[in-house]
Amino acid sequence: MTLANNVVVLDFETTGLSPDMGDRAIEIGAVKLVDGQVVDSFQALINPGQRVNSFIEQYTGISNQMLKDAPRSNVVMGQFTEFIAGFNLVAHNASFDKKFLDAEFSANKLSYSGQFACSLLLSRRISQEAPNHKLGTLIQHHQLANDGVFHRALADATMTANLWLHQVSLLQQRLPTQQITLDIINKISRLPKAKIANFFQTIK
DNA sequence: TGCCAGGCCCTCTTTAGGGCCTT
Repeated sequence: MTLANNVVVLDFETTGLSPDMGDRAIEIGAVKLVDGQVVDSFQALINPGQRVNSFIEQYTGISNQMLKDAPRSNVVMGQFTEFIAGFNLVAHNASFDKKFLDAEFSANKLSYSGQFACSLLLSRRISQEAPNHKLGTLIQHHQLANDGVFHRALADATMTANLWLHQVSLLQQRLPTQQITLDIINKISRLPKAKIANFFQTIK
């Protein structure tokens, strides 16, 4: 059983939306949570071996000049393997970050054993009052700390970690006698919305 | 050659379409 406040929260910046279409990671950021406290962080630019288009340069603030002398994926992912060893993983829209993590790990013959959880799927279940479920909107909606930096990997991972811990505390309030585990969160994240209220009644 | 993401989720659904999220 893994408690939900012992995880690594990660975020990728990439050249585009799809590794299957040749897109690559250009930055990874992550924070390690132990007992709900940030105990370590990871940030690295990654030279993707291809030019980044102007949209991505503008969107992330990461320029081709910045990536020119950055380490390659094999170096960064090797270090990141050690960073996440023994931890489960959280990301906002985790399916996106998981497919890039899997692609970069596969390209470098690396592997990991942690399971993923998704703050976006959870938000759609437990924060249905939010105007939408974009990371920036949810940070504002829940009045969570941020440094005003968006679309950089460590800043987004840190904001996602703040959101995640807030979500865990919301769940703990609704389920005061339950230990909030990753398994419970992943179960909630897959429930049809119509069954959410009933779930909280029966499990409490 | 020319095309180009994809998983989740809702609904005017399941013989489908379209919005939401991520870069």
